Amino acid sequence: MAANRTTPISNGVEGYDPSDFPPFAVTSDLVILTVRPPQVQVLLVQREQPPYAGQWALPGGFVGADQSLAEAAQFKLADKTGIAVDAAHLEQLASFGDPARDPRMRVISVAWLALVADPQDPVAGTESSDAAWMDVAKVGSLDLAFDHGSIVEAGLDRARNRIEYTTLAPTFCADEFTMGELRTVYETLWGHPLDPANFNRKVLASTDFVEPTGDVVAQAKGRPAKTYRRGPASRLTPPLQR
Amino acid sequence: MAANRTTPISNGVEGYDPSDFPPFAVTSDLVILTVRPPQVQVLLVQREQPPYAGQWALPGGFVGADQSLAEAAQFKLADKTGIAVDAAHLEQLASFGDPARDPRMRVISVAWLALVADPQDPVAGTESSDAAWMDVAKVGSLDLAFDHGSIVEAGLDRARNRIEYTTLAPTFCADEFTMGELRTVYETLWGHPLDPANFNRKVLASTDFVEPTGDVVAQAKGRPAKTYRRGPASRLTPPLQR
DNA sequence: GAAATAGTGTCTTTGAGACAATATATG
DNA sequence: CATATATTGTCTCAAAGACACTATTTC
Repeated sequence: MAANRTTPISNGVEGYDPSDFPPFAVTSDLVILTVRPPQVQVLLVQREQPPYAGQWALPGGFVGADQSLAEAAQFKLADKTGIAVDAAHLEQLASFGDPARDPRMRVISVAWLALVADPQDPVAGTESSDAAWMDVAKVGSLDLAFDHGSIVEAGLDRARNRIEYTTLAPTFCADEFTMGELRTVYETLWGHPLDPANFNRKVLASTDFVEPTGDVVAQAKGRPAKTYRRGPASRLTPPLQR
Repeated sequence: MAANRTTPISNGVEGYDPSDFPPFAVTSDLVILTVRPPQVQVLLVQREQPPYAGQWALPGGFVGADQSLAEAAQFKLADKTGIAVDAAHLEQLASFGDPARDPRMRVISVAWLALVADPQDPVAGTESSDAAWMDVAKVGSLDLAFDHGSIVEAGLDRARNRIEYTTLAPTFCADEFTMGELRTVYETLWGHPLDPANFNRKVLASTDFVEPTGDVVAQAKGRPAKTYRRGPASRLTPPLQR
């Protein structure tokens, strides 16, 4: 809800004055994930200003006065990756608002999760080249700014769950992909191998998950693979299992 | 993230001045659900002040300057229901921040989902008796203040999903409950009957979901039922299915 | 005893997983 | 041909769902 009370939660007086409530800054921050087998990677930026100058942080920034939360996230995603917004998946993750999380002032971070296909270019379309893709496995030892370490954890958890019962996994692939590529997305995110035979059958049994293109593409070794496009379904029925 | 940039997202200058970012108000608003077969109910309050004076809204209020988001939600939950915080389940739902959602100023609502056991008392422990439990089925026609209608929808969706693969359903029950009562929670939330026989077996097969008390309790009609307490598990393995 | 609710047994179908077998490429 | 990857086939096991059946109460 919005201000359904015009006074701080800690007292019961009904006022109607802007000075009644404490001012907050609001940022939109992104956990942008991609799958580069055998690593899952997250896009990080290096801070130039204090606090946490020189440390790595999530891309993000203050939400504009007339900007919706989603718009702010979309803007930052396009700015940092150069990827068209409709080619990526973007969903709200959670909000983080510990009073001590930013030493300067009270800041609420609305975190978003973005899933993008492996960008061939290291950091494409970014004018500021302070950004880099990092293995999520190394993020723990990187000591990110603010509480960004735990936000990355939350995003990774969410992504691992989402691909289980939604059709989001192809978001990590090119427009056309092979079963092997799709399987590798799952294996990389879940961290363990899947049986190719069973995976194949389960994906094809899930209605409208993928559609055959009719084409095949050569492999480095072995039999050429059929290619697929993502289908119209948004939920996996039945779901895949880790 | 917090302010990893000290300027609005719409320009690239690196400043460090509070006037650089627009001021927001932040509220914590609650979707408090309970199950009163055959209805799912949500706790609403009637607004006394404009905007939306006289309309129903979610309980909530501004987050205090030194209050964490969770604290603000816990405070409001205790204030409105009188239920001990550890007897209820409280989780963050999502944040809503459309620029036009509050006519007075820019307000970000951090919404929370609370699940509580059927409070025998209509609205217990509330000093302000402007609160009431409403059937969620009627919420659509109630035209809630702000965007609270869609927040209730989101909360209901989340609750329906959560009980599928977590052990939260007993949160809607008393400390000790029968299989019939637990099943009714699922049936009420999911809106369709479940086979008592299969439900029984599946619940007992889910490790540490429930523990038998050894007692039985008389029914209005029919054979007395064994009672159970919630077990230590937090996830259902395997999950129940709608 | 009739009716209602609780709880058990059993059968069928479906999906998961293991793994053998086949297909088609490269070196 | 050896090897690697893709793809299909088959078998076993476990869980889901339908439903008959038994147990124990109230009226």
